[in-house]
Amino acid sequence: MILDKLLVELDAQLRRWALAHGVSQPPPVVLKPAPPNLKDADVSTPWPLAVAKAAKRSPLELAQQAASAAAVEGAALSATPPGFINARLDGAALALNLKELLRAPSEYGKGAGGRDINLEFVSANPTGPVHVASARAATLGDSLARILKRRGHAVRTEYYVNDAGRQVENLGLSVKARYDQARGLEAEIPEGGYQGDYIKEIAALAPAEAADWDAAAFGRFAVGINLAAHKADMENFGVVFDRWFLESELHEAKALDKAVEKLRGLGRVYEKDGAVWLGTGGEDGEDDKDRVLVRQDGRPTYFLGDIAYHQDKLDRGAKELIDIWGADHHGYLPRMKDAISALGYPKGTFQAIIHQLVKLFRGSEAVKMSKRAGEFVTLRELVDEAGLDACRFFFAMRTPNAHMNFDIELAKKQSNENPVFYVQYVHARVCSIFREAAERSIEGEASDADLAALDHPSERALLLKLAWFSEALRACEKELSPNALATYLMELAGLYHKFYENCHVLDASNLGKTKARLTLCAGVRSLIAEALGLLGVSTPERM
RNA sequence: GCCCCCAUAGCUCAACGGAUCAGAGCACGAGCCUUCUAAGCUUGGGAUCCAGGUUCGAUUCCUGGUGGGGGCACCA
Repeated sequence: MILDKLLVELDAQLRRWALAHGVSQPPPVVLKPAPPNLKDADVSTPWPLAVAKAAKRSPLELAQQAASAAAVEGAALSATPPGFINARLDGAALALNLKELLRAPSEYGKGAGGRDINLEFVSANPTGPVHVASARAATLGDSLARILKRRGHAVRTEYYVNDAGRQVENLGLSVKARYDQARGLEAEIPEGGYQGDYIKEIAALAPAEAADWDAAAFGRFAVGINLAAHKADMENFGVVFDRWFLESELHEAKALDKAVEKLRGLGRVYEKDGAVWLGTGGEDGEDDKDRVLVRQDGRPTYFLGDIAYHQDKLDRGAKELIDIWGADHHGYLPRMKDAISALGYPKGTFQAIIHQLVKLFRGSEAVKMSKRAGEFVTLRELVDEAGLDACRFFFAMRTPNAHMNFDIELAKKQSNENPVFYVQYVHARVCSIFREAAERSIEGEASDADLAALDHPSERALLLKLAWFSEALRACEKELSPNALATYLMELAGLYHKFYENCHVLDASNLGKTKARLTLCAGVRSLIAEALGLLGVSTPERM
């Protein structure tokens, strides 16, 4: 892309210039969008300010000299006080960029890639419906995966299903109790069991032969039903997983034993009080204490299962593992990092995106939620009521680190006020213009349009914004969050709406300008569709 | 007690250490539909928790407060 090339070239030139002129080891030349109020600057760097002191030079003088010495194709350089170097793209370069976008929208902004990532997220326990709290992780993971793929990386998405262990035992006991109650037997939900009405619903689905089932059989049955529901919920939310990985697969493959043996072979494991421990804490470890892998009674901990699972992901070829967790699991991060190191993998092989929890409200009242007590709002409920697009965009807009207050009532009735409609409306408006153009038999987006006609400030701002797309994607990769893309879309949409007010597109008396504007509209439409697609949001042609 | 995250406008959120308006959306006030969709545009009032420090420059980094959320298992 034109802007990518420009940034690289400008950076290289300034560095060369600095070295040639005895400016001490320059820091990286950081280029970013210039404030919109500056007439002659699209991109700028404060680099002279940073090096002026060491060079014992005036920053402004430095900026002026460097700016006049460098020359970049397609842009004009300038210097402004107190010492910025700016570049302004010329119209031809911006026009070229638009043509590049229109030539292959699905390739536009594509990066070179090179990473090989396994991205795991949601991984809710199959002991009940998917909770609305998972909406955030689902959005983050799915959108991020799409963006990383667009950046050229290999990404596999996974959902880990804990279909073994204590929780499932409790689930089985709970369902069996409800089943027995339904046929008139004395039965109690056990301590730590699940109380929700959905347990009764599952019990009611049990086949005739269930009368002879033990709790484990009910557990398997219930997991099957819940898992199918999770899959349907994720699909309903537009979230795609390449693999649903069952914990039971690990047990069948003796993967936990193998993981312990591997760690033992590496000298990372010891026995104490009849349990097997992983030496995670101390020295270069991140954790503050050692952790149990196998309990006194011989049963493995959840931690060991997780280690085996992550080992499995690596064995299947992933070079990087990224998990998305809620903040309530952040304390688990150090031991997991240590475990990956203990297995012999370099630092950075494993990382987790920790997103803060979503606090739910109904109006001003906080919603208490507990799967066990059966009080919760499901993801399905939210999506059905607030709408898929509104939900996806809303969650994508937030950085993972930000705490969120989420008013369910507001989300439901506010759907028309959700920013996503502001963006989608651009797409609908463009489509409408093209419908009208066809009606009036005006030829649209001709490849031979003379884009020099796009000289209005609103048009230029729009062209420039289109050029920043790959930078938005780059920011998403760097932050491991789709929120920069959502912000970018809001800004792009704002510029389009202004353009729409300022520049009437269809003008029979000026076909040259009409063609050029239609071409610009086509570019905006393509990019909105591509970008919203990355966020899992639809692009309606009418609203 | 220790650890992690957060604190920006009435509300929900932006702003890789940069610029002379700290941006949006919602809400509130005033305008704009005989021309391609008013889910839009124009316009007004409104904000960086407190105290220090580093820096040419701090909403951003550091230290200490204050206030909120989360976590500190041979649970998952």
